[in-house]
Amino acid sequence: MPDSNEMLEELNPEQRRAVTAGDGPLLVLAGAGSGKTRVLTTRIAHLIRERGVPPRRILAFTFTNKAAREMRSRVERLLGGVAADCWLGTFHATGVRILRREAARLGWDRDFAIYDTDDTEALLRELLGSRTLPRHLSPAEARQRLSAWKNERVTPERARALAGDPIERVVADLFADYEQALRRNNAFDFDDLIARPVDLFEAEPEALRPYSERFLHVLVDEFQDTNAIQMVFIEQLSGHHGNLLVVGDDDQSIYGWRGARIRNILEFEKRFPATNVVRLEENYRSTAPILEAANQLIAHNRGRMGKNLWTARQGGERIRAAMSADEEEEALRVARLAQEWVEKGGSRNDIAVLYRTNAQSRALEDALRRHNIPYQIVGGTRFYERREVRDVLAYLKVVQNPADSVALLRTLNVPRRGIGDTTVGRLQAAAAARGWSLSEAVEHCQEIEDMGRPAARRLAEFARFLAQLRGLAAGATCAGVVQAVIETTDYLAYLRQTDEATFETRRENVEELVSAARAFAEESDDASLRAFLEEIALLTDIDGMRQDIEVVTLMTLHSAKGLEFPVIAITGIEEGLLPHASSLQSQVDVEEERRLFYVGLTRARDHLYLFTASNRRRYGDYEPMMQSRFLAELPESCLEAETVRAPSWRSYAEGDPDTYWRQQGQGAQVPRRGVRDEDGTRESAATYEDDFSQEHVALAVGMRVRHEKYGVGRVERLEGHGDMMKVTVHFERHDAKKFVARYAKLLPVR
DNA sequence: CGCTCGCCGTTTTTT
DNA sequence: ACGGCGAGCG
Repeated sequence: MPDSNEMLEELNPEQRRAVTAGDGPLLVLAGAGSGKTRVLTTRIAHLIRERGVPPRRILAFTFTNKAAREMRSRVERLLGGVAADCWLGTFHATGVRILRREAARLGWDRDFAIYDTDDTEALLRELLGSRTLPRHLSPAEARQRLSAWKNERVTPERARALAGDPIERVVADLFADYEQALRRNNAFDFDDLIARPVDLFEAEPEALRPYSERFLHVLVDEFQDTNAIQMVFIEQLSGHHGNLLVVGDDDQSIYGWRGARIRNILEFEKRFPATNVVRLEENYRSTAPILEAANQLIAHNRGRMGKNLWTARQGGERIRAAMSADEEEEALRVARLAQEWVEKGGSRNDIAVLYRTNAQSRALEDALRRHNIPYQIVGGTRFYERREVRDVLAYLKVVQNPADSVALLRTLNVPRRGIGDTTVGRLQAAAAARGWSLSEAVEHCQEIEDMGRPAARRLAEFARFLAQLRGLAAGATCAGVVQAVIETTDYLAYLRQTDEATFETRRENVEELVSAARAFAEESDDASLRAFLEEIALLTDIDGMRQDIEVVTLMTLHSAKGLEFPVIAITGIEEGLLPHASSLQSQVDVEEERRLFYVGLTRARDHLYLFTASNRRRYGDYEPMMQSRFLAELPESCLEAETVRAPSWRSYAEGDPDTYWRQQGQGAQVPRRGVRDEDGTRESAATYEDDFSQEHVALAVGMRVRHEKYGVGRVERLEGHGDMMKVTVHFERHDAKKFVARYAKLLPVR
């Protein structure tokens, strides 16, 4: 363990100033790679050791559990075991911790459930089912709207007044019902985990006092991503002693779509006039070219606090940029680069491949798999979102919290036990009419008049089954209950019977759930089912990331925030993807996309690779893509373009899209030739071209052609030239279809 | 009640 | 390309 002086000597003067600052509000503007985690952990250690603050009187917020764990272990390295007493966790985990203590005060039972996005949407589906809607309203849309309101502290009454269009009015009407339903189900949604404590603290100041008096110091990481309600939460908890340290970087604010308010950081000094400000601008992570590129890029944003990162590091190679014809070739290049890195003695752990949307991972996965390069995906379809896993979890939830109608509905007929929609409808109607919960309706099924004999018998059997399961669960650990559910429902037999083809994978997932429960029961000091369910509910994507295995990591740019790798590859740097199409309507949103790219660039320590493709599959069809405007914003001196001359970006920057397009088309053809594997077999991109290229098939209007899937048809229309040529074919057995000619796999028919 | 087929929306990011 | 879901049939 280092002594205090050693601890401080390792810091630069600005970092030291932040660590040793006195009481009161403190704003640390910490650029990427400037050592903010070190500042936070050393500050906590300093408070405890030098200032005599008891660990239990320190509260620190992070955005992910992973960040919390890392912070805890680093404080422990500085101080030893006392760090365990700090309150250190995500906003949501801290909210839960408070809710467990205060649930009764709010009218919830201590065994409350936490609803994730899927649960919430299932509940909304239940509620929407009984309403007539003006137009199509999806549960997802309703959830987003409600979530936005809750995060802005808008009440159901206020929502009614605010609602503009008819859809919004329907959702506003639904709001109060939804809140009641959560209460009936003894559940909180994600937003509630913060909103309910905040509301409670506001309504009953004496409920807040034990907390605000307890926490002598409150610290917040990633402050630029806090939203309105989190800001209130922070103010409530730090209000009594006023010792609030926030660390953030306005240039890395990427959660505006989730209600994050960048003005929390921009206006912090206005809100707390006595604020001490520390700026950390020395970067300890990246090479000079990477940093220079990042600086130039972000300079295009307005409304920044402004800072210039610098590094003492000398040298460093240029950023490499490569353009591919399509996403397959792009993925192939990524696989190659990983392979070469490993051949040169590098570790796969050094490499992260980043993208804007989860859907982009597919082509990358295929290429990595073909090259036998092990990889892990952070996020995407998460383990706990898989159908088979959720089925088992639903049983666990019902056992834990009988009031949970969402979980109960899921279990009623899985595995099939002859309880169909009609029966469920009658149950719901009876529950509504008599003020029962759904599980009470199941238990009283004999008393429901219009319930048929066979249905009532099956329901009674199901109720007995649940009771038996609860009895079994009473003395067991979470692992025991998981095991019991799988065995007593004969769930694996059900899986095999529903879909033979996917059975193996699904069985493995179920078994992984068993292992997860076992591991939790062994490692956690509370092995209860409740603790396990809570852990799962609060897990984040990034928490599942492993560093103990030798793999390349694939993830979204959002997930990459806060991480660093020696080698970073960013793929799909194209208009419509980055910046994403949904952001193009507003300047503000494009700036957030630029920050997202900035976050990506600044993850790299030594090597940075940028990839674009001129065609990309979207919704199954190839679409031509343009290089991102952001590429043109990087200084040429930092770049080395492999397949395309930098001037094509320049021409785009100068607003000459036609030139740009022509160059793109040409650039894209060059690298496709001679793309081969080590053993000489051709990669799919090349094979594809040789077998199906339209270069040798001179398409003409009126020509008869055959398509692999759609059969025979007639060419109706040709648009564009070369790579970009599109062909419309009217098929005999289908409607007209439009293809990028190059990829259409059309063969002439005589 | 359960199964199959075809249509529809989906891909923005996540606690 | 793919999964979810409603309609229609056995």
